[in-house]
Amino acid sequence: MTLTSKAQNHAYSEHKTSRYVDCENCSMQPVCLPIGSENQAIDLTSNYLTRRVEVSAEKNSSSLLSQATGVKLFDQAKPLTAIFAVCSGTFKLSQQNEEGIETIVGFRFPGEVMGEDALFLNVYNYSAIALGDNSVCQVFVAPLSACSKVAPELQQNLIQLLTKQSYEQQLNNQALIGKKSADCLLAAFLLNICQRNAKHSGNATEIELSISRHDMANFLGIRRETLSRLLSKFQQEQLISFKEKQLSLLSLEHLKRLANN
Amino acid sequence: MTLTSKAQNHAYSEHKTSRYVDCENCSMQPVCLPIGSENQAIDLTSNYLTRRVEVSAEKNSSSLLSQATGVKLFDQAKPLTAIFAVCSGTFKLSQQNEEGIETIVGFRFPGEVMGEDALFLNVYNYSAIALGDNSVCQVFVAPLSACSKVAPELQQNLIQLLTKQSYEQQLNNQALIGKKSADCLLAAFLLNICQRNAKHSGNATEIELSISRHDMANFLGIRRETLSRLLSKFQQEQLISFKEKQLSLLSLEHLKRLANN
DNA sequence: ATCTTTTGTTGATCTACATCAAATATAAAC
DNA sequence: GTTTATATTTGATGTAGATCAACAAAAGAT
Repeated sequence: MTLTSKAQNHAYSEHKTSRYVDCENCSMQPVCLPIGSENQAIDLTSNYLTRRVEVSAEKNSSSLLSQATGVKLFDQAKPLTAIFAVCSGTFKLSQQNEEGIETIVGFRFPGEVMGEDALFLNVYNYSAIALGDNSVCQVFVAPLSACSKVAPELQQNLIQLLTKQSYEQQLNNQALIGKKSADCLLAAFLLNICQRNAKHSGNATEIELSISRHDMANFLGIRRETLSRLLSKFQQEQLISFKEKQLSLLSLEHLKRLANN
Repeated sequence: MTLTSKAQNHAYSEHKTSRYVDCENCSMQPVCLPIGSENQAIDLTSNYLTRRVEVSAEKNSSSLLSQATGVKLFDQAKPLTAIFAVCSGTFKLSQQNEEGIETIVGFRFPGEVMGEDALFLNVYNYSAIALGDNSVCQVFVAPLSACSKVAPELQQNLIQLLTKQSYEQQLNNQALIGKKSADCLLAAFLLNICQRNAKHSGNATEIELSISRHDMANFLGIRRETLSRLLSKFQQEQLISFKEKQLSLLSLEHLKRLANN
């Protein structure tokens, strides 16, 4: 894989049509926009922030298929060096148990932060794997900590970041825990990911979904076959349309009713 | 209900046999032990911390049964005023949807923190309900924020608290999301709660479990009948013993194997 | 004490989903 | 292009757990 830095320390603001998320819609914003305090004229972010690092699958590079294995941004159980915000593309967060069985514990879309829950033990709790050609912003932890010692305002912003993450983590999980039937689970999931993508795409009913059935089923805790059948059923019932990775939610109302059990 | 304060601002350290958790085993510790910096001689905690507030069910007080409804410490959707650490007893964290259907989103045992995920929107995301006669430490948010402005060290400690919570939240949920069978789910749950209680009780195989079958089943997303059958089966198979709210894990090995699917 | 309500257990049946299996579609490799 | 691997869909069958129902035990209310 390649990690190609195209660092420039300006905030990005682009058209909604761009595949890159605007800084103003990014959860990392509190710690990676220059701090506006008077006595802190220097831009601390230059010390710890690298903007828009490409995470590209090098095709034909090895015997492993990029589609199947993806490209790892960071690795479960390795020491924490940086936390990341997704600029473009989708990441899956994956854990492996002792027997090597993979469990997908979440997905991250543009504007969302990952790795921050490693700040407690300084070890990544999961691997982050790029689904396709993605890019991220990289916030190095050691200099971030150093900077926050001289800038209380930055510390305050870090708290803001962490509380938001805690809240959203809760929200994403609660959509899935304790759901009875598989169709309500799937409806909740589809609504959840469209909602999250709407923050930067501006469209809560359509997304380009690069997650494979395998990973989706793994995350939802159902079989691929069941997922496939449900997607077919949802399409027949005109709840969604889904072809060529393009997913549209056709009836938000009906889906929401389904998702609420 | 009654909230009786027995505030004294000393750290509590008691014998393992006590039903109250020691401060040294409490997740709130980073923000509620006096800060030891030289130029910050005053004890900030006196400004925001109230130790050991009793949360007691007033029996015969109303038509509502205390056992069934429990005693609310704080209420979903209400503005955040304080975050709490459990001193003794067990709390259930409960959400209600528009139709009034209850979903248990977690439990909190002595030494564990709750309400901190409301720091993002300043609104509680769930109700906390005491199962029995409990006590908590109460950390008022407004003065805590004020104090942290003058004591960067406190801010640092708050970050530590939040990262730990983020980590543990992840850990507790991951034990449950994507589990296939109900017995592996139950095994994971029993191991999880014993583990968490061991931090203060020192015993990872025995706990006094005051959670009703109803709440346990609700949290696990299975039916009470199924839970009852599984508990019977686990007892027959000598995996656990469970009578009079006293739960013992008889074979950690076997349970762990079960929990790993 | 009795009466009532809630909580927990056990049995019988039904259904949603897993599992097994095979076919088709898509993408990578040559 | 062809071949091979991987992803996805569809069908047939079995089973775990939901649902319905009745009963037992415990806790509160009177």
